Order: sequence, then structure tokens, then C-alpha cells
Amino acid sequence: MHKPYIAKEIETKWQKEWQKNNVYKASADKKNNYYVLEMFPYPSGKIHMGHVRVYTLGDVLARYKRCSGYNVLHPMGWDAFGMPAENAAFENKIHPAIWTKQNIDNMKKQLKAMGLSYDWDLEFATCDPLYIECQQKIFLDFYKNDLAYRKEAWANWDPVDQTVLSNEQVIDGKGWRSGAKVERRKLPQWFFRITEYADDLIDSLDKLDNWSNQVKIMQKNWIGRSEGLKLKFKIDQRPNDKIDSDNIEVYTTRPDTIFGASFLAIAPDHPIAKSLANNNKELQKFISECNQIGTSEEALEKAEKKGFDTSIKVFHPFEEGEKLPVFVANFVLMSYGTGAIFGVPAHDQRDLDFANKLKLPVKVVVKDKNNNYENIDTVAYTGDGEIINSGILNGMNIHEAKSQVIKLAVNKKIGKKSKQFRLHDWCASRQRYWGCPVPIVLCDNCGIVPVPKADLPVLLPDDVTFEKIGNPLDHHKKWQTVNCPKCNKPAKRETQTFDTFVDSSWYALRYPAPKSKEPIDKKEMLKWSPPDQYVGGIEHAILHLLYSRFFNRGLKKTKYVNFDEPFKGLFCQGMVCHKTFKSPGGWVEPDNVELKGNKAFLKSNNQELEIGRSEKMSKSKKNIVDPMSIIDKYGADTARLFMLSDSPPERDLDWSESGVDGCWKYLKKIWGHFHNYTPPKKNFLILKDAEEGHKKIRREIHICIQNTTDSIETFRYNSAVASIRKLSNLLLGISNNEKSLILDQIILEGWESYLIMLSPITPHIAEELWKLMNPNSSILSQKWPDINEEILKNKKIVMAVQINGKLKNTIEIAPKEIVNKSLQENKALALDNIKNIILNKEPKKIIVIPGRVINIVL
RNA sequence: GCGGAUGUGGUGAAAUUGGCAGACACGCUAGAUUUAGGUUCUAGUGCCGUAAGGCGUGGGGGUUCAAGUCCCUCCAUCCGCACCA
Repeated sequence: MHKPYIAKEIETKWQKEWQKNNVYKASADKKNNYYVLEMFPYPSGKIHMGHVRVYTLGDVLARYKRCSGYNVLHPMGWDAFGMPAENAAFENKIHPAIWTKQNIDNMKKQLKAMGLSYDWDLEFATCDPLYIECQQKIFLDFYKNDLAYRKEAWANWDPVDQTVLSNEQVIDGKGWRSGAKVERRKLPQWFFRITEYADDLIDSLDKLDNWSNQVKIMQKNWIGRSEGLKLKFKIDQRPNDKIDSDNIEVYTTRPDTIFGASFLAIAPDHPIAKSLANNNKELQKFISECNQIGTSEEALEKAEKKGFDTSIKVFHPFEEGEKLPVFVANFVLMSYGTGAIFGVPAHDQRDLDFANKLKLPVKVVVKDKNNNYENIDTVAYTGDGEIINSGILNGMNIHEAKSQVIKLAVNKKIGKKSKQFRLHDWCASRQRYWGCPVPIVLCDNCGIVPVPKADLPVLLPDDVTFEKIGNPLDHHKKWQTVNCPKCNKPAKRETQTFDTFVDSSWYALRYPAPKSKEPIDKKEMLKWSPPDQYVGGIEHAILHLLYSRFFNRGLKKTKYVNFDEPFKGLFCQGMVCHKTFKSPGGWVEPDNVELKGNKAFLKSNNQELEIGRSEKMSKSKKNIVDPMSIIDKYGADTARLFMLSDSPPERDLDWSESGVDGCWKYLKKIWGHFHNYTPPKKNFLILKDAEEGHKKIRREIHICIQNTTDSIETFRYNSAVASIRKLSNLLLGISNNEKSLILDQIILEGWESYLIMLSPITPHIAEELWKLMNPNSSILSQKWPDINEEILKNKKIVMAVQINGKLKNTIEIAPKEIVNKSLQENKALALDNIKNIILNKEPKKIIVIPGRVINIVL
């Protein structure tokens, strides 16, 4: 009897051994350097299955590349600033720094138990004083180069707690702790000038060949470039003198529909609206209602369209005598275009909803050929068509009309062509404690004064309390008070800290030299950067990845780097999901559930539970499986194998206990096999003398090697696992009485290749089994198996024979017959069942696709 | 609301360019061995049908000798929406 497979034992053994030998040390050479990076985690306390998935994916790639002869940089660190640490401080009276440190220690231990191939010497956390100092240096350079500036911006304001809330802390328009209705307030905040690069950020997407297409499309739409017209409407009668303009300027992307305009709408915070509100209580009330919708775009767009008639009228620019009413409307954004629009209900859904609500006229100006365009009542028509009811524009299509109106407006000096972006500048400051301080002093005499680089870092004070509501830095008078670096008079530190997206916008460049005094050590960085492959969740498709792309451009402008894009390749993996279980008392953890057939019961009292569909693992639904319990029970290799086995990496993965069990049984089977296997003395030289029967087996082995390699290269890891398993099925299926000297060598070649290909996936068991065959070498120093092209060349080709496109039979041909179409046709026609179907009919057509299919059309 | 994606057996899925749908697994069924420690092995398994055969890739329509793959349309689910990270 052989040794039982006790995963834990061999996994800790090899992890210790590899650590001792420092096998994952990154050392760059002149060429063949490869940088694999996975998105670093927020240290929330313990790892979850999402981490197991993304880090396994990255690890397979890192190990595969190392095995294929590359020098690999594969680092890990911590996105250590953020709100949860402050929440923990508030709830459990623990300092954010201590809480974060504890979490990092614990999670590091857990990641190590997964057997990931990181060079831990390169580890850092974004809350390290050195990282803070470096980031502040970069910020000062950005500020000097006009990439950062301060201006007023909206924030969610809790009027009871007297504090700023994140969108996450606003639930149904109410503060999460106070329950008070949340308002919007303007505060001075710090911005990065990302819009400066808007065009470049769109145009350069084309160059990112190794980025997933969907992310590129999402970013393009997010930036939202549009070409349109800024157009002035003359005000008929000014209601009060405080309005210092005779015009209201609107921005539109549909100048062609100008004759269908039935109103103007301005944003609640448009200067004219504000000015009117000064002596209009009703309007004041309306504006403050608008301010209660919240700051998220989703909330604004979903809110019921509401408007307030200002009683101002404006003249239609092209239609003599026509006047349009001006409304303040809750769906118009001050931050986009000019903060004012003209409304064309027939051809814009929002405008139509609004017009219907306020009983405004709907005038059709674009003819929809396919539908009844006379009556537009609830659905606006936004497509192309012939312009009607529009005087001089009649008969044009919308594109002709668009340029015609722009031309007319420019000639009349009431408009100009304008390019707009949906993207707005990045608000990167937060009114919170646990973040990197903005290194600025606010002085009554000198205004905004950067902290001199020599005085960095500006570190957070330790002695803060979280009992008082609001930003602890605001309450810390001693920390705030400094002398102005310019005039030396008493001044105040900026009490805002950076958005954590700032921390994660440049961390990849820090790994090559994480202890350098310089933010980015050029020499070391250039050996590796930018990362060849970045791996992370699709939920970061826009913000993190767009901010990183901007930041990299900023770093180029400030001469820290010499390339534009932060990541050469990008791969986004799907989420980890699990079924949900519900009892009348609420959600139930999978750990407390017993499955019998397709029913689920509560372990404690056998009560039957409702089984819900699979959803993203989340605390609220309690459908969480703790990775550590899986590693304890089955081992890291099983967990890793399961993560890769069934679902393609980019798709959501359904966690299933039986799937994990299957992986474990498989590893156990392989374990058993190798413990009973006595390999022959290696002599691969005799393989070239193999006869056809043996060659066939060897060919199949090499087909598996080829398929596995292709699948790994293209991130189809589930297919890679399938072909690896196919290879073991094949080798295990060769019966003992077939064996011979040559076949024994073929089988040995097969098993060695098998273990090497398995090793990036399940490194521990692969090493253990490798040592059984080769006690003096490590699997980590083996080369990825070569594909023997010569062997693959002579495989038989199977072709489908179809009648009217339906498969009826197959034929086999030799590779050299692939060019001989008539031979293939004749072979197909000679088949008995084909003859029977054709009988005496004359085929109308016979299509031969060489080497693939013969289709006989009757 | 806007933007992006996904949809194939009982389940997870596979299928270079349109060219044999269901590889590899899980589950299930039957049988064998009795497993010594979470058994293993063999056979079967898309659906309907005794069979011949027919039907099958979310629904409907189309292009083609040929459609999971291309086009139109509808439906369902998931992700993001700028202060969660």
C-alpha cells in the first residue's frame, strides 16, 4: 500500500522548501523579462474566493512563463487605505493602522498557503510612510505641471451627522447611520485634469491590442466624445437685472432637430437658475428638491423628470417670432456641455417624458420611414430619416441638416462647433482620515502653497479619535496648524486625503524597486515595466483602469516614465458565484446546509430550505465559502485545480462542492498511480524507431501537449485542464500487455510532460510526484515540453460526409490526399449508406471543403 | 435610464476562419470489487421514439450547400455608472 495523499503535509513541505531556496526571486536579464501583475487586494481581513480565483489565474501564467524560459516578475502588495478601516475604528475602537496591519498579516499567511509564486521581497502597502512620501512627490509634480487643481464640487452631505458621505453610505437617499435625507453640498476639492487627455485616452485604445475589447468599448463610451453645436438663444424679457446675460447658451449634438424644439431647460445649479432663485421661494424649494436626488448619475437619470417654469422666454434662432419657454429641470447636468439644453420631445426620450409631463408640444421633424411618424406619444424617434417641418432644412437627411444648421449658426454669430466629453475631471480628494494626505498648506496670505519636497512626507497623526463624527483630521488642530512654507505665518494644512484610486494608479511601477527613495527607480522599472499582463476583475473596467491610464500620461509629462500606457495586456476575470439558501428566518450559509438530491436542508434541524439561483458570493446573501476551509479540507492544489477546471476565466464561476470533490478525487487518483509506477530508465533516443502503432500513441500525447500549450497561451485555462486530463486518461488507458521497450519510453515521455504541464496549476503535488521519478531535480527547473511537429504531421484526417447539410457518415484520408478533391468526393459517394440515400437521384451539387466536409445536395 | 457582456444536455462547459454540436468534468443509472479511513473499477447517459428516424445551442425571423458561429428583432440574467475597492 502506498502513502495516502495528505495535501496539507506536502504543501507546507514544498512551500517551506521553495521559500528557503528563494525560487521566485525576480531577476531581470537583457531580454525575455515578463511582468505578471494581478490587482492587489484591499486588506479586508481574510481572502475570499474572488482572490483565490484571480491570484490562481495570475500564478498559472507566471509559472508557465517561468517554465517557458522567461525571467518573471510576479509581485504582491496591499491597497491599504480606504473606508472599511475607518468603519472598523468607529465600530470596534481599533486604530485603522493596527486593524490594517493585522489584516495584512493574516491575508499574507493565507496567500502563502495557496502556494502562489510571489517574490515577497518586493511587497509594500500603500499606507507605508515611504509610499506616502513618493505619492506626495508625484502629486507636487503634477500640481506644478497643472495636472492637479482645486475647485468647488458637489458632495453628499448628511445634515444630521454633519459629514460627507460616500455614495455607498447613501441608501435610498438617506444617510446610512443617521437615516437623514441626504443633501448635496459644494466643497472645495482636489481634481486631476484627466479631461486634458480625453482625446488621447480614446484614440490610444486602438493601440492596446492585448486588452479585452469590451473594456476598450466601455472606456470609449465612458469618455463619451461628441461633436455638436454650442448655440445662443436670445432672452425675450429679462425677469430681473441680476441676470448678466442676454443669452442662454445650450449645447446640442442634434442641431438638425432645432425646428422641433419646444422648450429650453437649464440645470438647477445654472447661474441663471441661481440668480432667479434669489427672489423666488418656489424656485428655491424646487432647487433644493433637485439637490436631494443624490450625486450618482444613475439616481439622476432614474428620477422622475421634473421641471420648474421660470417664465422666461427665448427667441427661436431660425424661426421668426417663435418663442420657447425656459424651465429649470432636474435631468440637466451643469457639469456637461453648458448646463442648458433645447428640448426636442419628438426625437429625445428624456425630452419627450418631460414634455408629456408638462403638456408641452411635440413636433416631429425627422420622418421615420418604417413607422407612423405622425403620432409620437410615448416613444421618441432617434434614428435617421428625412427632415420635415423644418423650413430650409426640409428634404435633407439628419447629417446634412446637422452641418447646415452649424453653418447657419456660425454665420449668424450665435453658435460655434464644439466638442464635448462625458468624462469630467477626476475628483481625487476625500474628507477622511485613512488615506494619503494631500501635501498642501492653505495660507490666508499666500493661498494654496505646496509643501516643499524636503518636508515630505506629510504623515497622518496617530492620536485621533473616531468618536466624533466627521473627518478626524478636521478636529486635530495641532496637526493642522503649521507655518506657511512661503511667508512663515501660521497657516492650515489641507485636511483632505487622496482617493484610494490615486494609490492604485501607479503602484505597478513601484514593484521593481519598492524601497527606492525615488518614487519610480527608472533603471529597475524599465527592466520590467509596463506589466506584460495585468489580471483583475471586470468591475474595474472603467475607473481604476482609466485613472491608471491618465496617471501614466501624467507621469510621462513629469518625466517619471517614457511610455504612454500602464499595462500592455489586460485580462478581466469573472466573479465567483454560489447558490443561495433561504429559510423563513433569512439567508443560510452553505456550511449549514445539507444537500440531498436536488433538495437542501438545514443541518441543525432538517428543515427544508429554498434554493435560489447562483449569485456573486456576498455577505448579504451569506452564500460564501471560506477559501481557508477548502484549503484545510482538500489542500491548495485542489482549490487551484477547481478554480481553473470548468469555467472559462472571463466568465462567472459557479462554486460547487461536488466539483471540488471531483478535483480532489482526481488528484488522489494521480497520486495513487505515481506511487505504483516504476518508470523505466530514460532513453528517449529509441523513440525515433517507433513503429506506426506506437507512433499513433505518441502522436496523441503530442496533440495533448499542443492543445494544452495553445489553451494556456490564449487564457483558456479550462480547456488546458481538459487536455491535461485527457492526456492522463490516455496514459492510464494503455494496458499492461501492450507494453514494450519503446512504448515504455513513450509513456515515460507522456508522464513527464504531463507533470510539467500540471505544475503551474497544482505545483505542490506536481513537485512531489516529480521527485518520485527524479529525486535529484525540481519540477520548477524543468522546461515546458516541446511539441514534436514531425510526429504531428502524419495524423489521419477524418472528414464529414453530409447529405443536405446533415451528417450521415465520415471518411478518413491521409494528409497528402488533402489536395485531391475528386478522391474525397468518390470516397464519400462509395459509402454504402450514402449510396442508399442517393439511390438513382442525381445530386444537384457536391461541395467539397478539402480536409473538412463533403456535402451532397439532393 | 445609459453603457458593456452573457444565454449550448440534469449541471459547469467544449467547438481556429461559417464545415461532424456536447470534448473534459460533475451528477445520474446499471453492474463488479468490498472499500479499511472522503472507496475504486467497468458500461451507459442531449431530447422524443421499441425501431427506422426525427428534434435539438434563450424566443421569433433571415442569409447560406452548410449557422452555436453572420444579420434583424424580442426576452432573460449579470457587471459598471464617477466618494466601495
